[in-house]
Amino acid sequence: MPELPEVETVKRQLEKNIEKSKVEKIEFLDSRVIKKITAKNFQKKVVGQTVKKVKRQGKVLILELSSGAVLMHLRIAGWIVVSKKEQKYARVKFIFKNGKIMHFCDSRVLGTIKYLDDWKKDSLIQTMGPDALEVTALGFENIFKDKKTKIKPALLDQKNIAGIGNIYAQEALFCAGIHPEREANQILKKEYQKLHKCLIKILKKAIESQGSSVDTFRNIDGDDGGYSSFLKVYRKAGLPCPKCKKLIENKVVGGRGTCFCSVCQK
DNA sequence: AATGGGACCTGCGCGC
DNA sequence: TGCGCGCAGGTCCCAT
Repeated sequence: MPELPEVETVKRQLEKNIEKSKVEKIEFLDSRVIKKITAKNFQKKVVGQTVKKVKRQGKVLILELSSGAVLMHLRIAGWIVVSKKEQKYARVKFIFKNGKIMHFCDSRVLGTIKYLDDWKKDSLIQTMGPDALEVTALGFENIFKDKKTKIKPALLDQKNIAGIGNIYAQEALFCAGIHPEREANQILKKEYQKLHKCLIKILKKAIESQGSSVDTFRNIDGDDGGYSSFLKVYRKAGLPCPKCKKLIENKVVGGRGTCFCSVCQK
């Protein structure tokens, strides 16, 4: 699932590829991904504008235009390809004056594209906590230490920290030896320090590897992310734990599938 | 206030 | 081989 490292990978590539490009035309193959505005109005707002800057806030990609911004969310099964070739699952095509074509692809049509005059007014961005990469160890502990919720759903809640999804929450908890159902206010300071360290380490390595490709994620050249081979527990239920060899369990926690080792994670 | 469940979607893997 | 079923997951929305 596209989470912080995957979205950051796309952001860095888009910076190099489409910054300073002028939108000449937009093609809608499936307008359901355009939210809050009709496809026609979206077109009116965006065509003729230049992409000034590409940004990321949590899992949201922001294309700042000369005036206003395009916000893209890949949700579960979205990815972006810049290529002149046709792309399977392309839902919207941005055709630039310099000949580049950005395809917003999404096999499940759950991703979203919006136009906002001011991207900071977006409801998700307004309620978002600090970016997972920017939070200090102390700040991290302070966000969670008084919460009565289970730690894993707390990590996934974008209002707490932004950018973590189901893959990296599970991986970070395994790395830190913390059970996903521990109540956040029962976790010790020392454990929070370790969890923070693990999370940052994993996110940075995943960015270096251009993300994890689970299901559909691809970078803008259409290539797989390289972090998948480093995943320790995500979707590994029934396989031996890489540390102790006990079989990895899978349990629904906070409504989401969660893999963990009951021996290594307490 | 916080939590839980359903809705949005469709490709895929499984069982028969 | 082919068919049908249900899971997967980020966010929003509603209900409790």
